[in-house]
Amino acid sequence: MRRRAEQVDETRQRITEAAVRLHTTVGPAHSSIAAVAEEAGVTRLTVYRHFADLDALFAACRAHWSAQNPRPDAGAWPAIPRLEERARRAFGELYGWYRDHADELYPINRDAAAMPLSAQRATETGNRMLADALITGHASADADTGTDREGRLLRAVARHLVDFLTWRSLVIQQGLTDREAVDVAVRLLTAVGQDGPRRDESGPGS
Amino acid sequence: MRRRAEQVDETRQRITEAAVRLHTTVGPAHSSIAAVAEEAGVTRLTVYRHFADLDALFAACRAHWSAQNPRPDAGAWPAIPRLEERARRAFGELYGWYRDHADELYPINRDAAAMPLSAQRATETGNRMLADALITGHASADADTGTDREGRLLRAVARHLVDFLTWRSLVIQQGLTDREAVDVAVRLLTAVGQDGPRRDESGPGS
DNA sequence: TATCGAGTGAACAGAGCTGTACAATGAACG
DNA sequence: CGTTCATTGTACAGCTCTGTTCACTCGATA
Repeated sequence: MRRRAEQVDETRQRITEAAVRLHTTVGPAHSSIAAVAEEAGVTRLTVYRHFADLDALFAACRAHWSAQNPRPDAGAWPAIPRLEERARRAFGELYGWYRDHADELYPINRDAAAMPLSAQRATETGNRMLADALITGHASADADTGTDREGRLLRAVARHLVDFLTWRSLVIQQGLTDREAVDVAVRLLTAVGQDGPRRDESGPGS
Repeated sequence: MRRRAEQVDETRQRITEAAVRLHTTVGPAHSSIAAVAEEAGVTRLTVYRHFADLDALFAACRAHWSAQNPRPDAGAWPAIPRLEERARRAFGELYGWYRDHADELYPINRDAAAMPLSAQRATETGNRMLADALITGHASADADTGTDREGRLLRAVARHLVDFLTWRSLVIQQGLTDREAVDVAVRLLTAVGQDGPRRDESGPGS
């Protein structure tokens, strides 16, 4: 029963890809089950069989797209000691990726509020990891406690700058070039983070 | 026919207020004509009679709310010469206003893409005026031409910082206090604008 | 008092979506 | 070859919303 299972997976795949296509064009808010089924060339019934609820479909959708369009890897960022250099590298990669996928990312982010909470959390978590990699060693790890005020500000700015909507605001709405957007992001981050590793904590260096 | 006209206006007012109530709670995207009519205690027909299309209703809605909740007046800002002081004053007022109306402003901004273009333009124009008042004298008036790169960056950052969603990102999502958000905004703006009026153009000082 | 008209209530046809049901098809499998 | 099962086509009942029509009420007005 090998070939049989393959065909089932193919159908599931077609549905998932149709969902991705809709989510990245008209947006999740207008991607009804009926629309996904039609886009996939499949009956609504088939969609119901493969995905219990919209939540499951959204999750599969997200996983599929993320696998095919991996975000820049932040793994190498913390190794760069100077915050400015690190920021230039990070924003260069991240903003470049945003630029490459601007059209697809916009509808998803626009309709974020209409998506299941799990999907929202996933994006949030991803952004926080990027921001953390960006400021590792420049802010205490427990910047939540409130003791390290400068660290809290730096982290907040990092998380804000790392967000897709911030990139979109700067580049699409305000009209900056890709290069200018990176320059601005670097300047803004270093303006809050000053330079060099902070001295008031034994930060977890790379 | 005075009293008669008054009653008509009252009905129109009730509908407008109902629309405001819905827009600032469930959001414009979920404010159907049927919902507005029910909220106003009026028949759908009556709504149709007073407002030709949704666009007209949205416009009246916006005008009504804006009149009752005026934004901070930016008129005094350009008179403050030092960019940092000016920014502190401006962001203090603007972010305070955002804080006071955060709950109402969020649904409107969240559903911005679902609103008629005219409404989107109105918000955009309002923000640009605030940003312009913020950087008057610190960037050439024609920062679009491309000659004044620093001016373009300053203007872009100003417009970005002035946006409600930027405030929301910093305060609601990143968890900064009101004071911290203002501090951050001031630092970010001055980081790009440097200090003092720019010297490479006969800027239109106050 | 008779007229005007804003607002009502009910109804219509149409659209799109949901979730479920049932019988039929057709290809893979043992 | 016969069974299994994913998928189909069709249908149902239900929901919300839209835009329009009609007769009607009732208060303000001349």
